[in-house]
Amino acid sequence: MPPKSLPAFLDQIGDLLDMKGENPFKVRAYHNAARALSEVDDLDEVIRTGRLREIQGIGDAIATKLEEYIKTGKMTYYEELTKEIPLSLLELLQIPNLGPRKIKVLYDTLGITNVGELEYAARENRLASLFGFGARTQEKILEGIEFIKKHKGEFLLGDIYPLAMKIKEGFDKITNPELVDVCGSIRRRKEIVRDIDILVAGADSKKLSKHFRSLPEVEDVIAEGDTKTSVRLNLGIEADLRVVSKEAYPYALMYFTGSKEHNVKLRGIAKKKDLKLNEYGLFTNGDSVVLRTEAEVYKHLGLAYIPPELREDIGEIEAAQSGKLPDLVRFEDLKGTFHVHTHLSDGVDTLEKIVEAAKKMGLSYVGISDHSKTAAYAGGLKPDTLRKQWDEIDSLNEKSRDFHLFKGIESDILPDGSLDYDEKILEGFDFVVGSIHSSFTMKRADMEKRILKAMKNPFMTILGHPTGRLLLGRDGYDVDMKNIIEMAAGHHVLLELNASPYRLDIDWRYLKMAKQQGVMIAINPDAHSTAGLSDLFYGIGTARKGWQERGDILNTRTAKEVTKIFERMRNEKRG
DNA sequence: GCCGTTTTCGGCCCGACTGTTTTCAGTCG
Repeated sequence: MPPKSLPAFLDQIGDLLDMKGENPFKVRAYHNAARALSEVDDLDEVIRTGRLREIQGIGDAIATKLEEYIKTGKMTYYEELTKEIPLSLLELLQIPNLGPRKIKVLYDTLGITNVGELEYAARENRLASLFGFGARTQEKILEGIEFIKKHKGEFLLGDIYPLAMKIKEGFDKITNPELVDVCGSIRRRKEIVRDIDILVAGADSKKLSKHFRSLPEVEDVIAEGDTKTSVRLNLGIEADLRVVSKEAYPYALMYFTGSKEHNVKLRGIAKKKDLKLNEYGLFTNGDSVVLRTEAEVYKHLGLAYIPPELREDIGEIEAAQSGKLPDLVRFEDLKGTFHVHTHLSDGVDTLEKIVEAAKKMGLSYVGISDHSKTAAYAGGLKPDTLRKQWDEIDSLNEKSRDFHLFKGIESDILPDGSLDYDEKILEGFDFVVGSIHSSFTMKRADMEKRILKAMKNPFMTILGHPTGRLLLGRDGYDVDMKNIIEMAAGHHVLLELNASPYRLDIDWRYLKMAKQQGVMIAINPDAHSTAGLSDLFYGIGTARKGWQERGDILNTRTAKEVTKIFERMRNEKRG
């Protein structure tokens, strides 16, 4: 069975071709085509109107195959390919240090088609004698299998970021902090990361790598050279240290921040200008061009500075060429936030504590939203308790001029799409976050109907965690985000960017689409304690990754402006 | 397999490190 989405389908074909030993440029062509497809906003429309070939990266050959698949549900090429190369080989690509060439050898000589067979063969010592293999390779494959079994090689940004910063701070103490950075997917604020990349500029690479090797978190040293050291940390994640000269630092910073695809395109641009770009510099006929910052390097290539979060090669380079890069929202732009739980439902802190913590973060308002009555498992609020909370909020608001509490609720969206209180109570809220907490397994059409009905409710303000996913834990419920965004646009509902690093939901890949549709985003911590408020940091990272500007975000507005927006929304919905 | 303001053919990003090799292929980012 081919995978659900067309881009994933093409990626899979690329991987299969790679393992078959095909021309690497052909392999890349499939991966490029997959990326190109995933960047198309309205793929259905492009397919319907037969304009696949107009997409840069899709030519006749791939377009014809896709059209066959769209029309018939089958792709002859894919079926033939999977007869030659079993699909189960794809899972072997997840194992560190095992790539397509070696997998092909394993398949051709030992008939190995999956991780189980590979582990067995390695334990039986049957890999060491294969061509290009040896005892150490066999050992590394076994370690790699252990590793993916334990972690699948993936970690939450929220789990890894603090550790990465701690490592950076350790280097700050022994060298110039300006020349130490955490790069890679962490700097790009990907929600899931696979390793930690640390870049340091310094002359004494021996001393720097020794410091790195000796960190208390290091369990194993995996590789060690003059400029690069790789270790495994106790959380199970791999960390790489690269040491470069001060002169090379900006180039290395760009290089190790990636993404790979972004870098590839940059080098292509350099090459067209008769320049060579690598992690050590920018060269013209072997002479290096002396530049001091990333921004200068971009400028020299004819580009505006591209913030790290955008470097995924999804249009940012073209935007930088034409001066159309967004002015990304910053943490300092946040004036308040919504979706905060108190001790009355499943949170731990009181209103006073929350106000105090929010003020410390520089916020001037918070929207309180405990769980609604159906959420008994989370201490959902009965109307009586609600009224007491409202009184308390009123009196706190009277006392404080420089801080405002908004009255809200995280209302369950019940299976039939209704909200969890009657109109009399709903009227009393400043805002309502509608969330799905039950009946996750509804069919797509039913789930979308359920959400649509909730959105039509005149009191619903924000759709909470739009897919309900838990990163590395649970897939979201079955909805087409494109439809959800259109529904939100049509019914004057905001979408939440749930800032919890376990969720980061709505996904940044859809934020651009929301922006185009004019759907405003609320960056909410879904905090259950005052400490949870700091998750806004991850929310901002994700918002930036999704090209969001200050004007796209509800909580960059002042409390007064927010009040007006809520009033206007209610009127629009009723009108 | 894709692409073209040098090109419809001949390119397609580049370097570090490891392990298996006797000079380099594979993997990774």
